[in-house]
Amino acid sequence: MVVTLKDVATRAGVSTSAVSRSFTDGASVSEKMRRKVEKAAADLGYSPNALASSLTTGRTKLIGLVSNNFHNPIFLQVFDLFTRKLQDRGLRPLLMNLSDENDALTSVRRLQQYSVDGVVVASSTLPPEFSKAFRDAGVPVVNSFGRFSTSPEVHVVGVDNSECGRMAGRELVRRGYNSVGFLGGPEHATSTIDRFRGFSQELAKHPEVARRHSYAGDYSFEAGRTEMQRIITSGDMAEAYFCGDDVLSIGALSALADAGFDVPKDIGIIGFNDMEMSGWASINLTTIGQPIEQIIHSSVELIVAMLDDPDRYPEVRLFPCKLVERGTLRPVP
Amino acid sequence: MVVTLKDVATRAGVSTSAVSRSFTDGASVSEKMRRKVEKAAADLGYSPNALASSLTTGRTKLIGLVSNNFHNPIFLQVFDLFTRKLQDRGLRPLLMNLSDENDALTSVRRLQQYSVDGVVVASSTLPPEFSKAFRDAGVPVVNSFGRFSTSPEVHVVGVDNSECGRMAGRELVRRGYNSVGFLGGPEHATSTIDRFRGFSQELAKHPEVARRHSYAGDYSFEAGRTEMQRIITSGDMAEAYFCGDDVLSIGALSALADAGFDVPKDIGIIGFNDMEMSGWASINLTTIGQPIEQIIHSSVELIVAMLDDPDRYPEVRLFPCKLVERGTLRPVP
DNA sequence: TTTTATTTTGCAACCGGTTGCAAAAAGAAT
DNA sequence: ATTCTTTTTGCAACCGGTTGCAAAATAAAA
Repeated sequence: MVVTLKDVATRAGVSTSAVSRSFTDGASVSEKMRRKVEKAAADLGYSPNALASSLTTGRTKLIGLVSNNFHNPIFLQVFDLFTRKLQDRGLRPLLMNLSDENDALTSVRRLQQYSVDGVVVASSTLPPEFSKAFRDAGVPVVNSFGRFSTSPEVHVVGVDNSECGRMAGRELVRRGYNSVGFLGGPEHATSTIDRFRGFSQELAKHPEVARRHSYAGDYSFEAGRTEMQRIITSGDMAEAYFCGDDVLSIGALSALADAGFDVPKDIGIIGFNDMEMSGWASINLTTIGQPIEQIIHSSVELIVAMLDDPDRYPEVRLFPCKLVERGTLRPVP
Repeated sequence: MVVTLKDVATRAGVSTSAVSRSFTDGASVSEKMRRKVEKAAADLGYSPNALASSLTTGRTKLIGLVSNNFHNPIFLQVFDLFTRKLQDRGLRPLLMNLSDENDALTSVRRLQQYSVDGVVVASSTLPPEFSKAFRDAGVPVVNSFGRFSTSPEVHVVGVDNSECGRMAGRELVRRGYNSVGFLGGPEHATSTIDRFRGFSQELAKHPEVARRHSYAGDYSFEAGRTEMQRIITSGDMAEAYFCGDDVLSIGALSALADAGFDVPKDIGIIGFNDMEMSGWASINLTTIGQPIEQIIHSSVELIVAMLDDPDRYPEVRLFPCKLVERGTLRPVP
């Protein structure tokens, strides 16, 4: 049977409060008492029931980790980092997969049933309304990899996707391409929209450079490959493409290779995310990386801070993305 | 403030038991009462506290999902499937990352504090002792992707890794290779050991075929690439290699390409896992796939069954792996 | 209508802890 | 030794629900 506080109290011959206090640091207990209780607890193999205590303390140390990116390899790293950093602070992630869920309210309900202390929404494709639904329910929330706004309603930690778009545009111009294309991910994802906006803004400064854009249905190898095949077939190709995600880039590279194009001699490709395999020798993709570890570290810090101050004024934390030069763009002329 | 059962009871002018029963199906409540309560609950926006009820029912509907495979892309799919299938059954996964944890006991404690109803250990590299620790603690556990044994002490769902090794060996022989190699993952992982054993057994039937083996430090692109580079440099190459994981295979392919080898003309490669990118046109790896979806489906079914019958007799559920023929082995002579 | 069987409801104890408060114990000051 | 502080301890109520049991209400049978 499972050992309870009461069992320990009986065994140690003390009150239940004494046992409870012995397990709460900062509580008023004498050394002697604590030792006695710890002895009894050890004998019995007692460990306190976090859920029962949450009833009175109002803290479960449970953090909802909600995402819908279960296909982009980069998110394996995201989950790895989140789980570790939460664990390090004594918090436990309660995972919620929104891949086939579209109703924010039921998600909120589900997590509220478990009285999570806070929620991290880790997604670049979920609409901002999702995070807001948690906030409206009074649950501390931070939106990692989300869209930032100058008048944020919820905490956002991530990168400035427009700036990333500008960076990509700037780099393609610098390399002297005369026509460039944007090969985006899901057309209505805020990340796609923002990256495209920045990219366009930058190119607007260089009217001599021709530009075009199109979208892949989702962030996947197949989608990137299919869309690039379509572009090739259409005959209307740019000299270089900025792809909305590395996995799209890799798909595009595959289509190009099949069609006999040499990258970077014939066509240039720049990706986004700097996922692990982009660095693999056989891929060697030039891309724009976001500082995932910092973003996650900061997100966890923020959610932890919110546990103590749930009404903390909404804040946006942006990290710079950086260009990772590899081999899929031609050299600067 | 958060709405409680009591608030609903007051509002509806009934007892708390009535409210509780209205939210429990199968409980004795009249239609009229249920409607009245539901009305009040809806007005107040009440949703029951799963943790509080767990105190009396002894059920949290929390399932610990423990793993240490946060680097193999295949596990993103594993997490995706687990979370969805658990959610479908009204269960919530509590994630536990064992990457930098080696003590089984503390892991058990951690999850016990949250009174998880059961635990799924999803790993091909964690030692079987881990799962046993949960069982010893009286927590229902199933070990997915684990090592099976003919006298299992815990439930195991996965594939017969020896058989997979045999299958690889058989295929290489069938293709007429005269010398073959095993390029394994972590030397002490049970999955590596078993695959190698099967591979060797099969080749023992064909003494005319020369064989050798070596190990990559871990399941990663870099490790596979490095090991294949070492093999190339050593000059002692086999005609074909069975790699312990696709990610190793892809690393090996990269090393071979760099060294100017043509696959499959000069060298054959067969992988293991059939991860998504193995099917990508630019990789096109012949490999052995395990039926991940079935394994996970079955694991979830099993853990659910154990909730009702915790002492269910330990069972091993093995699924056949199957050869996925693509382009990295030469044709059958 | 009365009696009996069945269903519905509320009371109160309980799940495993925490915590305010006052009593008891220990320590310091006189 | 006595009084005053400070620390330690236990009592009992409470957190948000569930549930066995008996009373109340309803339905069925006589």
